[in-house]
Amino acid sequence: MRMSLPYAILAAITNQPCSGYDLVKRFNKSVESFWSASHQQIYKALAQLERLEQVSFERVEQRNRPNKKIYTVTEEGRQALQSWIGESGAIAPTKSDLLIKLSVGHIVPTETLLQTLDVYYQQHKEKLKSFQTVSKQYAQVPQLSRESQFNYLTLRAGIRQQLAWIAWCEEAMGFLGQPVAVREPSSVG
Amino acid sequence: MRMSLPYAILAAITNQPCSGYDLVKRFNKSVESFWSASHQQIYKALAQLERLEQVSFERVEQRNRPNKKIYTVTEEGRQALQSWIGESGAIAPTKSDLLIKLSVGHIVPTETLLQTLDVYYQQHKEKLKSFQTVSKQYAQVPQLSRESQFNYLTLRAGIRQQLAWIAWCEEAMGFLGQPVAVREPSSVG
DNA sequence: TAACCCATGTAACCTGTTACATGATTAA
DNA sequence: TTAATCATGTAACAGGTTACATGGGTTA
Repeated sequence: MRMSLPYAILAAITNQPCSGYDLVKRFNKSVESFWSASHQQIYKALAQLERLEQVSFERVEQRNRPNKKIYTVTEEGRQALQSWIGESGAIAPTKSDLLIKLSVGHIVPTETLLQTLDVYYQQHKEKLKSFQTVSKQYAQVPQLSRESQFNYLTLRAGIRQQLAWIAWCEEAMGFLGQPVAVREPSSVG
Repeated sequence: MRMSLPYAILAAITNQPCSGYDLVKRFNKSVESFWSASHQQIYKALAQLERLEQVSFERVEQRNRPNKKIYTVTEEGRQALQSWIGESGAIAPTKSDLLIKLSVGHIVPTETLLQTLDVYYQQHKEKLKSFQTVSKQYAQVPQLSRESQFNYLTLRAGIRQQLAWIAWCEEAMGFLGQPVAVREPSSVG
């Protein structure tokens, strides 16, 4: 098991036991996650983790709703997660369709590029906003638990990433607006 | 065809016609690329692009070396690429195994986390260095062609991303070194 | 003489996406 | 009554990784 999804699930359930359905939401709709997966993938991975006895579940009966399975991490799962944290992998190679588009920006009208760029720009700004909203909630707590402090740290990473993208979009849009000779700005070069 | 790999190939070949073997190097070993793929994937995608008549190749005989196929983009391929650039997609959800690890940092010794973090930190610093090396070469040219200006822009994105990661790693290492109450720094919050 | 570079592929496998499937409750 | 939420899955397919395959030339 080399892939990250099972570990992402173990980590999520370690912080808060929940159902597969809840995991889908935490992975795809919430800000506090740095992995994503479809519900099909998640149910499949949960079934496999259960076969490996790294998670176990308790069936919870509900009124007016389908029953659900609440998963928790077993001792074996916890150990697997711990040893994975100790392993150090290679950083993921950057994969960005936006940058591919920009790399051949000269084959389309500037207006087209600006429009495409703006859509990405707006999305990054929104993502930043939601990161910052949660971040501020953390910052208001006078003494965070060690667990919360780690969650806060991952949020900080998300914020920095979005800020980097936003600043770059602005640089790119400025460049497209007034195409002059490119020079190395002292602050980032 | 929705995925980015074929477009990444079209873009690369648009900027510089080359063989599949060369593409592998440009995708995986060079700094000027924002996509990656194995040679198996690339040869497969090239064959498919050829079937779609978006690329064509010329067999080049070589002395003392295997022959090679030099691919170029057809008019049809160029049009496909152009219309793809005009499409605006959703930004990719952040997927980071390092952040998953940090999110459950409390279940391992701080020393383990620091070691893991440092490996990522060093890699980001090296990547930044190579980006900056190429970036400086661009900056020395007094009047870049429009094509080169776009390449330069993508490099700038790479630099900003790496700087963001590096700054965050330093923040995280500082936090792990001296675990105190977390507060919102004014510069990034 | 061993390892690496050039150059191109096939095959098996695993991961991830899209489509299909069910069925009750609740809000517009 | 239409759509959305809750809740869990199966199946087909596309994308990506790993292993296997070939073979000459160059460098240590």
